[in-house]
Amino acid sequence: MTVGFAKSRRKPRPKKALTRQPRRVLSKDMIVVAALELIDRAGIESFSVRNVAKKLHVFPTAIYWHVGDRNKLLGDVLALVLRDLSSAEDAATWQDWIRALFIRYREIIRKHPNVALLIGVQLVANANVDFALIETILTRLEQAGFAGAKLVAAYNVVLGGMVGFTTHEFARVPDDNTAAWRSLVRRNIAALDSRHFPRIARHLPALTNKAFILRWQNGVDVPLDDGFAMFTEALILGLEAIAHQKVRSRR
Amino acid sequence: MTVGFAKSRRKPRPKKALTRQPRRVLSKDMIVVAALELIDRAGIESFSVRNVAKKLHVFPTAIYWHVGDRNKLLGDVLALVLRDLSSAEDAATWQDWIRALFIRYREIIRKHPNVALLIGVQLVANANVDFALIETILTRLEQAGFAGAKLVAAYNVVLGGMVGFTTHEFARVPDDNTAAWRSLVRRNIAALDSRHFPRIARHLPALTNKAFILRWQNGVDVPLDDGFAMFTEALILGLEAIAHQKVRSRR
DNA sequence: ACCTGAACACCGTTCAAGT
DNA sequence: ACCTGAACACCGTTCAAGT
Repeated sequence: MTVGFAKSRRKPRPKKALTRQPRRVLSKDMIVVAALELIDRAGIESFSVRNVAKKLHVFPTAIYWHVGDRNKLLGDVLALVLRDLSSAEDAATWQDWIRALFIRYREIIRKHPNVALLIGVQLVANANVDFALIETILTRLEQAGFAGAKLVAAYNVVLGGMVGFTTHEFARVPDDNTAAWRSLVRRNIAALDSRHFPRIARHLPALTNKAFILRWQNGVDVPLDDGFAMFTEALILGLEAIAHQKVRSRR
Repeated sequence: MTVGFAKSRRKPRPKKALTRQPRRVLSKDMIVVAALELIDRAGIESFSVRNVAKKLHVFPTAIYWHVGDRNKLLGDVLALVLRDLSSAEDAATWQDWIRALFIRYREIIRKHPNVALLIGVQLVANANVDFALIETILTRLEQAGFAGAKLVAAYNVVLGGMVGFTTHEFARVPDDNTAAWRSLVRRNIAALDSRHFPRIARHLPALTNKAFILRWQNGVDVPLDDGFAMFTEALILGLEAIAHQKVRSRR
């Protein structure tokens, strides 16, 4: 998957006879790719600078020459994962475009579920600024009828919505003592007093392991497709209604 | 023998002559409270079993007798913080109730912003099951007109929406080198090519530090009130529309 | 310029031992 | 029952040194 190793372009210097040349066993791209592979395979918990170094057969401290620190490395991993987010196919309506954006985001997280919580923490607060994406969102929202302060609010709604559902859908489940934990959740559910909670009791088969709080697996094993689809539609329909409110109130 | 431990408050038990009684300097509640205080004050990064132990003037390993492990302790902290979430004032309409729920959740996070990302990771996937809350959500959604599989989807929409926006609004900003990072974001924004990104350029004052991706402070310092309000309204209006769709399509 | 290597101040957790 | 205490296998990061 060629991540663009633009940095190690090595111009030959014919004039100068070198007895020794830099080892160059490492590059920032290699490190970031290795880190992502580690996270994808073993989860975010087992990510560490030292493990990345081990994976690259290098001393831990060598990492620090290429990336600032642990958090900056995670930021770079994030940027790599989200690289293709802004590559939007064009859509006829702003509604279609936003829906496609949400779906595209979710597909990315599906491929790299272990970075989901990273994104919750970093992307939306963060600095790997993809101006093209932001510009397009604003364009589509203007198209929808938003302007001024309402445009900024709508922008935050779109970004919050894009990451909001999916982040939690793919939130990690406790370590991997899944068996023990699964039986805990099940016991909790089994101990349910169906007189006090008749609706939960009635819908238990549909809820068990398929609804937030009542599940022991995350989106990797049990995708919440219906919930995601309704969430997306609800938000779009809601923005539509609010945009029209604005238009009306201006007349 | 009676070991003279200064700490052991010693209730006299007249009926039973004890030669020795348990020290009881610790309790699970004390540990959870101490952990929350630590997180509130110093952030989630500086939370550790060892620091909690230090705060309680106790050996790190003493913690393990009361709580299973680090993650279970964090789960308990979460349960403590969210204790009051289900204590809902009654509302006339299901729309009002959901709006109040979202607001109540956000107020809780406002008070304990450093646990926001914890919740993203744990609550929605997790086992501190508050059946009363779940039952009420289902009740209100039935009231809204949802039933069957659509009810489960709507439930997931509500829970995902409740945590989705706020989690990211209060997502932590990188460590606390805020000064350096702030200037980084600003430099990125300053380097913006306003011909390619005219809308960003035009709305820059309204966006800078007030919009996801383009901010260097989180909801603690810069609450996204307008975004949150619009997000909530959009989701409610959207659910309303979808519920009516269902009713219509059944006729 | 790029990496090795030692060192420091931390972690979570287990296990044995005390009382 | 509840805590001490030592021990183990980890961390992130700094700094000096090699080449």
